[in-house]
Amino acid sequence: MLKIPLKVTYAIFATLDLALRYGEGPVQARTIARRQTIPPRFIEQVLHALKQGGIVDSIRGPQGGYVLRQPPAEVSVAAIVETMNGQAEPETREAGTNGRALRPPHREALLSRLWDRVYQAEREILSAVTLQSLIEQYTELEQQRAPMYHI
Amino acid sequence: MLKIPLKVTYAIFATLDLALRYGEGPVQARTIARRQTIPPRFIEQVLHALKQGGIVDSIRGPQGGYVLRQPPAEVSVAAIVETMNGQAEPETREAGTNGRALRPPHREALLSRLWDRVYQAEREILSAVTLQSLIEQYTELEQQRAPMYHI
DNA sequence: ACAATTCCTATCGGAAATGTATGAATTGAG
DNA sequence: CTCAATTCATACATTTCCGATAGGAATTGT
Repeated sequence: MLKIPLKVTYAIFATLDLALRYGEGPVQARTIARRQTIPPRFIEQVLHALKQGGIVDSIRGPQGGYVLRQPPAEVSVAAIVETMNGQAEPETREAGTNGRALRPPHREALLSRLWDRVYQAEREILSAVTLQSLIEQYTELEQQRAPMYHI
Repeated sequence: MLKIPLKVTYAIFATLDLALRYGEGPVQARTIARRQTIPPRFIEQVLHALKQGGIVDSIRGPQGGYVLRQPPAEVSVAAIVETMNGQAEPETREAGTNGRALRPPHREALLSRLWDRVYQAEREILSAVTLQSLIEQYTELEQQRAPMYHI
């Protein structure tokens, strides 16, 4: 049920990479690809989608690259996820209809409502998480395992 | 992000069909297929999966068919969804790793935690919805549009 | 002018989802 | 005890999606 396309994971890692260097000028796609171990030709598409979605800005030409459009604290994971999914609306398929009970229009509405509620809950969670907070969590994790030298 | 395989939709419609006739003896796969407009050969597989998952019971031979194993109020959508997805564990893919920031173990942990929270929220919602409550919602919807005759 | 970079679109391959086919196993009914 | 209705099991075909690659066009700093 819960699908996490690699594309989305890549997008988050890529924007995290940019977040760590926010304010230091553009970062090239190739550089991010190397650091985050993402196929270089593939990340271009991801970054392009992120640009269409207004998450990043791009600078062309030599010394060009990508930058976050807003400070890391302003970029929610929800925005990233939505951008990456919204690329191509796959039009929710309808299961056929007829028979004497559970007829067409309402039968589908029943489930649509339910999925909407789930989707809504997902959004609420992801909206509260920003690149900034992810970075903070990350450094916390790092510190938890780092010490223990002086034993 | 939110993936709703047709299989799952079919499973819910099929069990709803059984729920509407709970206590009236077995219903044949073919009958459900006709009423719910699901490919007959395909619904067999869905019902079989539902049986493996303990959602329905099957009776073989003439006058055989399928019945809900528990009353509709006891069957949650979460149980159905989980049964239909649990068929084949798709093994969570790992995005590659390295680079000087955001290193392997923690980088992935960061997202795992997040997806887990979303997944948890999804489960809570779907656990609270039963076939019984879906049927009630359905009849409500029907009544809302039914009247208006005597204008 | 040149080279570095993003931009765009097409295509490929494999995996998953959807659907079909076929026959075996089970069992109630005449 | 045979027969027909039905589920069971598995294999196969088809389509759709996703990850990834490829080639070249457009842009721009030096």
